[in-house]
Amino acid sequence: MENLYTSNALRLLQTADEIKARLSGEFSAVHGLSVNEFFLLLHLEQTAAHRLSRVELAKRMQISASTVTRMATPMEKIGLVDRQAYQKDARLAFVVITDAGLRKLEEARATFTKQAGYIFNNLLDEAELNQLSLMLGRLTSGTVGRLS
Amino acid sequence: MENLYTSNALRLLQTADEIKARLSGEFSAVHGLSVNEFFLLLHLEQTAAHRLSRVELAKRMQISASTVTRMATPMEKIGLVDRQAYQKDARLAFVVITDAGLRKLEEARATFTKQAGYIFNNLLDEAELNQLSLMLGRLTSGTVGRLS
DNA sequence: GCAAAGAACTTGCAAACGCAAGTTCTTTCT
DNA sequence: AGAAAGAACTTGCGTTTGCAAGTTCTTTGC
Repeated sequence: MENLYTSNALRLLQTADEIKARLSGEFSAVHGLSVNEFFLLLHLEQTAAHRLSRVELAKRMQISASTVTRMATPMEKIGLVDRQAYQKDARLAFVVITDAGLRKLEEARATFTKQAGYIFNNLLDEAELNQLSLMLGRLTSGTVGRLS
Repeated sequence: MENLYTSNALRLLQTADEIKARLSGEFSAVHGLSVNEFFLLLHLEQTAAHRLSRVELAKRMQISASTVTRMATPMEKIGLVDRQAYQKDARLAFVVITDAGLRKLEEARATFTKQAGYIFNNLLDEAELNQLSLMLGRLTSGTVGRLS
């Protein structure tokens, strides 16, 4: 049982690394976007108001708040996100996804889906994919910004 | 089907990020080791001769060769690995895991296993863990340095 | 209601990393 | 055999990231 825990954790991390390596080349070449920038947009899009505070975004992305600050600035400059103040609490600075950001996200998501297809294709059938999704969903059940 | 690909890839990446975040705190605190250094030792240990060239290590770890160089140097200084020349091809510089490295690896592996236990415990039963291992193994079937 | 504690954000600094160029050695081609 | 091509490694440089300290604002406790 212990061995099963270990080997699953190892394989999960290794698989993720391979997927990420695959994506990062394709993403920067095709969309001029890093994988992390893609995820930032994704997290924003999946909220009702299309916005998140920087600390909330940091928590969901498992990165530091300062990294969010430093990622958001250039993305504002090219119009993918906006900075939005919050009247109820002047400390908060929301990151809002713009329409241009949403369009870019759709383009990037297509690439993501295509690459994901290459990875899973011929290796897992539909029943297995459903099972995998179920199990991974359970592993992230306590997560705030669970992506689907 | 496309959606299944996407959601599985997303969840896999997200789960891996959470595991990695969990590990990196524990690892550096308990063993003075980064997650990547742990993986470097692990890859070396899993070879017959307990050694790999820097480019081979880079490929298996999905990092650049220069990063391997820069990781290996401090690890040599503290005696976890050694540098070994190769008579048959003077360009190669093997990274060899030392006995101290193996001992450190065992300590770190115990921590890894413990943390992996926290993650999977009560979320997946043994049959599911076997199934997950099988599927992840298939996803990394083309990988050279597959970890188990 | 005011002082202390705490939260959100930014910035300085250092560590980790990749890319591209440079060096040394090997293989290939003629 | 000798030159050109290529492989393995290192190093310079820029980018990305986290931590800790600093600033501004809000909440808590007396």
